[in-house]
Amino acid sequence: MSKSTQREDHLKALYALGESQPSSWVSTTQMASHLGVKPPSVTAMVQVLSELGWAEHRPYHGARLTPTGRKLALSLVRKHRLWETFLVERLGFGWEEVHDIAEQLEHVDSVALVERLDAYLGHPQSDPHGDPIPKADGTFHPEGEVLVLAELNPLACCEVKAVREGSDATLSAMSAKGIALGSVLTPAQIEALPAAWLDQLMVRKTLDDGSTD
Amino acid sequence: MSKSTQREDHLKALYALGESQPSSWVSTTQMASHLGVKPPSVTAMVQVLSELGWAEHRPYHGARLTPTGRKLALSLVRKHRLWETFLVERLGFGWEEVHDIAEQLEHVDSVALVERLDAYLGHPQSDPHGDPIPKADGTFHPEGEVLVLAELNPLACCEVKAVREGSDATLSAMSAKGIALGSVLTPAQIEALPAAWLDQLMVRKTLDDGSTD
DNA sequence: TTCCATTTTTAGGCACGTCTAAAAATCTTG
DNA sequence: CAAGATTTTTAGACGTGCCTAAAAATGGAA
Repeated sequence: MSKSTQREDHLKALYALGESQPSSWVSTTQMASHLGVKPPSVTAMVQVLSELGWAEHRPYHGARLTPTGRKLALSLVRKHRLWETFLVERLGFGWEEVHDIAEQLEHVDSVALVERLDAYLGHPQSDPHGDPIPKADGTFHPEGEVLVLAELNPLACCEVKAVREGSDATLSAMSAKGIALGSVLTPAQIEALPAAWLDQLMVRKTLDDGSTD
Repeated sequence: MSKSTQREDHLKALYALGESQPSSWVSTTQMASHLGVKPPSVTAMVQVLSELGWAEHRPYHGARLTPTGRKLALSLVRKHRLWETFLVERLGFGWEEVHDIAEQLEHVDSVALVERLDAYLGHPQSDPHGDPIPKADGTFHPEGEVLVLAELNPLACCEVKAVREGSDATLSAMSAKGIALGSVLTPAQIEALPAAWLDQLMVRKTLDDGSTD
């Protein structure tokens, strides 16, 4: 019951930041820098989301999604990732070029469109960045544990499953160093990576890496 | 140099109304009813378009596109019709369902996207309604004369090439009476049609209709 | 525990695009 | 050709979403 791109963007920011920090409450300043606006603008918008029942706002503490808001955010993520998949797999875009376009396409309002697109693409389970695509009901396909590379505590061989939102420059740089979806990294390779990337690369431990564990 | 959906919508209205009435000047009232807003809003917007160099405004007489504005309008028409083609041919939508969705998709801003979509669809020359798709440079593929059925002066056999914007109800009604793209109509059939349709059906005279002319 | 630095919200303003009501220009008709 | 009817524009206002500057709340350090 809304057509506002801005509201949707704030909702998505709240989801993105809320998931990565399970501290639950997201500060308006964080959202502001994520969205490229100033904190007072976020405060105002968070109050709107709160009135819509999509978010909870504890003044001076932060905001978080309600279950309704979370479902809406997931449907935006779903649309975003389906469009990215279409752009890369069908139109032949490079995976580092599609973010901005998908950002616009995800705001197109038509349930039928999303569902037909999903079917057309063969109900993909993850987008070209490797990020999982939520199902229409807001749940994810079960999949092996995927974690941030920075949290891979005993370094181990792992496979790149996704890259979390980074600048086009970063994506290109990774591409240039041969890092792409499916790349397998060894502990030695991981130590050689720029530190910033450790927070962006999502990986899954490789089981068949020669060791018995 | 703009991202405003509203400006684009007014530009398209000006194009649509200006082409069908070659009287050239389009009244703000006409545009208002076409766009579903009130005349004063159109006046304000036309003044903006005028400042941008996209339209000319003769107060109390009407507005018309400048060459620059026409090119922009044609690129919107191009995007709209390419998306409609995609929706029908690839996603399997019915041709009467796609207008509203294409209306949203056409505002996505990415030259690369349009050109890749065009290539993906095989550089189609007309959309599922039969309307011609402008080329990237704003010109049309040369094609036999297509005119409004109402202007087919000596009634003759003709082929339905397009349906100009009508309500979904109208499109469905036509569909129900067996009128679709490529249908060939005889003079007798034409006389039996609801008068309103005569302004909506775009046809081309059929050459091989059994007569020697 | 009180005071200062930092974060967050409130206050007030601006740009865009819409509206209604009133004024101005054009058209129509007697 | 002049007066009323109609169309169009101007005037003034509202909602959305953004901003800057100032006030309020929080949290850390002496």
